[in-house]
This record gives sequence, structure tokens and C-alpha cells, in this order.
Amino acid sequence: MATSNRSTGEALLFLTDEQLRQGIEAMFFAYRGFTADPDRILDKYGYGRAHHRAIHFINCVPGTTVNNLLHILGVTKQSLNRVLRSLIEDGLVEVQVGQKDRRERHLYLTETGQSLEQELSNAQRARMRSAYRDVGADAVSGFRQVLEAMMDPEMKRAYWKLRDNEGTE
Amino acid sequence: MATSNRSTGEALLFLTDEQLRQGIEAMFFAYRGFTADPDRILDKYGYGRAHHRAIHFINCVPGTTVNNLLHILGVTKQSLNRVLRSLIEDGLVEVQVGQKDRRERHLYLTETGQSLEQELSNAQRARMRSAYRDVGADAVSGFRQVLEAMMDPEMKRAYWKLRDNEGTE
DNA sequence: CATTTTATGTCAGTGTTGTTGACATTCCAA
DNA sequence: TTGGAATGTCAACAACACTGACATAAAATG
Repeated sequence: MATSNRSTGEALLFLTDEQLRQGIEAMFFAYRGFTADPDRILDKYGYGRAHHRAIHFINCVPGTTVNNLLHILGVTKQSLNRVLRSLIEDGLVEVQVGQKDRRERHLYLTETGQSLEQELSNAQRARMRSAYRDVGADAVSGFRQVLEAMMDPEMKRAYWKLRDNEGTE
Repeated sequence: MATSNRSTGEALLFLTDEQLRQGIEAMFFAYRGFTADPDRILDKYGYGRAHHRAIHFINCVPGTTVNNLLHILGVTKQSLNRVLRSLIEDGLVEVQVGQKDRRERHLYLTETGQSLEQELSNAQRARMRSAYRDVGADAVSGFRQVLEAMMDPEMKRAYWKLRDNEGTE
């Protein structure tokens, strides 16, 4: 494997097993940093990462249904339900029964929920902004390209759908 | 916050809250892709991500001690011990009492362990290689720069220490 | 040599987050 | 109207992280 990479010449040196291994480890350590700040905040309120993800995407797509959220987050409805229940009980998330289809539950952040979302995303953005600023626009563009190329096709669709929502609403 | 970004002019458009939010979501979805292939393999053997991480770094630094691994992985010894015990029982990891300091346990992959490590890292590298190839060397360089800038300083040291080990051994 | 520190391992208990299984509700179509 | 599909809820369980307490062994220090 390594030799076949090398045999293709210097132009593809960035595809050696060693380079790929370093990329894998960089992802591992960077993701730890990526979640570290929100984790500390969530701890204060007795929440975990699952709560953060739910809050993030409800804020991103207000009025989304449970089923919709399920697919974005990639967990079972039962797992999501536990998280949602505590967020609803604590008054961070509001539920509206669907008007067209009364099986559906539409989810919204309350003011309290929005306030926590702000606290979380401010912290996460601060780290991201600092990293972006350190490396410059070109590196950021490369970063985004690689991440997108690493996603499962299904996740890529979810990712673009979110970006489209943001653009049209 | 958003307005303060915009007021700095077009040169820093990549630092808008919206750009940062997209970066955050890209990290989330990409990390899911990043772990998806190994997760499927681990499932076959009844292992989880914790086992993968241990196997990866034992393979990377053969003879590492438990304490060393603890710091790299950022988990408690109780948590790591549960994972190591099952890997040792199943004959994937071998333990050698330290010769200089007999309190230390040095960890090595057995042949079986190396074989699983190969299976896992081949799958993970395949996705990484495909992503790298899609976007080219420049984008990969940017990717690596941003990841490194996102790490906690302590993690950055661990990351570089691993890269140095690889270079000198 | 006595004491302290370090490295490791274990037991018990807890919390978050994922899973399945069972079940209720609602909608729609045959 | 009856049966199936979609949606959501409740209960029980498993994986894996955590803390705290404790045991052992060996190195380091006085």
C-alpha cells in the first residue's frame, strides 16, 4: 500500500499512509478541542453533548419535527426523545402539535433555550474563529473541502439542506 | 458579533458567524463519516470506539505504558483499564512488566491485535485517501493547518510528540 | 530503614447516550 | 371501517465515560 503510493511519484506524497495516519490523528485531537468548550458549559447545566446537538439543530431549523431531527442527528427516536423530554421539562424547548398532520411535533427553542444556544455557540465559534484567523482564508477553504469530502453521501445531503435552509429563510 | 465581523471588510468574510457555523456543522458531519467505517468493523468483534483508540495508539507507540496512554486518550485509568482488560483477555494486547521500572506495564499488539489494527486503519485511511484525492494537496494542507489550530495546546503537544516518535524510531 | 510518591489495578456507584421492544396515537388508503 | 404506515412515548438494557475509595508494588527520598 505504502509502496504503491510512493511509486506514483512526488506529486502524490500527501497520500502516503503516514500522511493519512497523521490526518486521522489530527481529526481525533482536533475534535476533542472542538467539543471541549461546549462540554464545560453543558456540565454546568447537567446536560451532555446530545443536548447540545439537539439545541443546535432546533435553533438552526426552528419548527423542525422530531423525525427530521432524528435523521440529521443519526440516532434512534427513543434516544432523542429522552434528551428532548429533559429540555422540554426544563423549559428550553417548546413543542407545537402539527396543524396539518397532528402526529408531528414541531420543536422551537424558548428564550431560555436560545440563551443557552448563544452561550454554547459563542464558545464554539470563538475557538473556530481563532483557528480560522490563525491560518487564513485559503487554509479554511481547504479545511471545508476535505471535511465535505469525508462525509457520507447522506450526511452531505443533510449538510447542504441545512445550508440551503439558512439561505432561504 | 455578526456586525462587528462584517464591519472589518470583505477580506475577513470567512470569519462571519455564518461561515463559522457552517464549519462547526461540517466538523460534526465529517466526524461521523470519519468514525463510521471503523465502527462497523468494531461491531463485528463486540468492541467500541474506546477499543479502537487504544489499539491505534498502542500500535503507534509500541511499548507505551498505561499512564502514557491515559494522557494521550484523555480518559481515566478506570475507563481505560476496562478496555485494556478485554483486549488482553482476547489476546490482542500483550503486557510486559518494565525492566527498568517494574511498576510500569508496557503494552504491545499481538499478531491478532496488529491484524485488527490493519483492518481498522485500512478502512479509515481509505476514506481519508479518497477525500484527500478529491480535493488535492493544497486543500489537505489547509485542512491540517486548521485542525492543528483547533487543538488544545496540551493536545497539540501530544500530537507533535507522536509525529516525532514516528520520525525517530 | 521508614516514609512518601508514583504507577498501576480493582471494586462500587453514577450519569449520559446509545440500543431494542412494546405500545399509543394519528393519518391515509383500500 | 379496517389495516397499514408514520410518528412519538415509555421501559429496560448495554457501552463507556466519570468519581471515590482502596490495594499493591516499586521507586525515590529523607
